[in-house]
Amino acid sequence: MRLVIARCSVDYVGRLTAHLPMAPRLLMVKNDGSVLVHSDGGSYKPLNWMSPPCRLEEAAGLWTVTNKAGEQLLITIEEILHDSRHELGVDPGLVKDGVEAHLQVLLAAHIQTLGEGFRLVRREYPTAIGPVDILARDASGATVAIEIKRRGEIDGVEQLTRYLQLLNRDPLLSPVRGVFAAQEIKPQARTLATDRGIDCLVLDYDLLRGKDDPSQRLF
Amino acid sequence: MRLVIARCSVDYVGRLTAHLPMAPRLLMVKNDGSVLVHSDGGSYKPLNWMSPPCRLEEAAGLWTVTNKAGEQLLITIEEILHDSRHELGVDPGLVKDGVEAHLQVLLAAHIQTLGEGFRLVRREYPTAIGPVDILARDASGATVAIEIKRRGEIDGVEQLTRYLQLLNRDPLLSPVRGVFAAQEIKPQARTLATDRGIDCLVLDYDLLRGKDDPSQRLF
DNA sequence: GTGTTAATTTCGGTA
DNA sequence: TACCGAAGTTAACAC
Repeated sequence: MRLVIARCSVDYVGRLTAHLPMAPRLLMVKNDGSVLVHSDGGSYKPLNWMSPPCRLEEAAGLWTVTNKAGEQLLITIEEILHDSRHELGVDPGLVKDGVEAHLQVLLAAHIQTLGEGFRLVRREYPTAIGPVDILARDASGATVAIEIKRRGEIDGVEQLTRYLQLLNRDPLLSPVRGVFAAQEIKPQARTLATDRGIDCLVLDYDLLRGKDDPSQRLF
Repeated sequence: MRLVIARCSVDYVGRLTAHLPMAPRLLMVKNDGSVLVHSDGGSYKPLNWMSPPCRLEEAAGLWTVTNKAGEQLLITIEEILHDSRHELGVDPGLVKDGVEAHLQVLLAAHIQTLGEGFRLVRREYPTAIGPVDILARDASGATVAIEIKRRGEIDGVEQLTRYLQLLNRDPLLSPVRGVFAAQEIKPQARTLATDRGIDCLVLDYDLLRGKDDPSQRLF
């Protein structure tokens, strides 16, 4: 990795055009040739960048970074304030422990959250257009398809709608009704769901988790 | 901005938990206290990070970055290989050109691109399921809903379809027809749109922009 | 500030 | 390899 602090202006010409006026910035050049232009604020996203695979050509005062699609990042350098190289090697990588997958497992384990007499058919119930998060049957034996999201937005309702259309063509399952379950449901998503006869369920993650955690039990 | 190259392990505890084993990495500390952990590959996204506003506390061999929500980034440092500070000042910021918002403004300003006698009702016309990009009326006074995309794909047609269904329930607007406008329309999107009676319009960005630019005019 | 959509999205999974 | 969905998404913009 090469770290350069420089007064520079930057132009990107590719899927869009973008320009950065002359100012001091960090130029991070990674081993794969990719380049990140960072300022001293903002979030983790660089002001401008070129993703690998790409190639960096250095001329006097002008860096040209080009990728396969012909997109270019042009960095005009007026003054170099710092320049250093460092060998980092290949990173062993990140280990994550997610939330949404966990919600699905927890709700499947406590399917009665949906109502008295509910029984789990299966998680990740396969269909031609992708797996349904949870398939269950209610107390009367009617089929219920459940879509789970961390945050419930319109996309999720659309997704569930597609599954319902497909599942309802199966005479062994039909009629299938839908439940849209999320930790938080946006008003517009709720409007669309209600309009389509889909029930909404707000999930309490801590409560669901608490049911699994013996230390949380009172008795 | 402070740049540190160090052998470190990193733990994030917040919306999820994540762990990075001991390895040499770049630690970027920005002026606002935010911290980015970068490896020598991948894309512009750091392996791990803490967004501002947050606070960095340094102890011997342990950095603790905490934000308002109580989420923490714990960086255990075994060996520091490089450590430097640089004053960058406030960045003048990025100027973008050619994004969807720009297309929307340009098309609204030149609504007659859609045809003789078209009049703009408004941009970002609000509905219960989100704003319609442009609402207009044609020469006969009939309502037209326009969805604008940079690249026109199936999702955009679905989005417009939802709006049309909703708008057509309003007796003051109905019947409402749809126009799917984009710089580039994928064949599958065009097929679906046509099938649903939605017109497609390929936008010439340079032409639309040229109409705004007096230097582009012939007379 | 809230809420919604776009993004040079990136990233990870599966078919 | 391509498509699909999630992301500690982040960023821009309207109300």
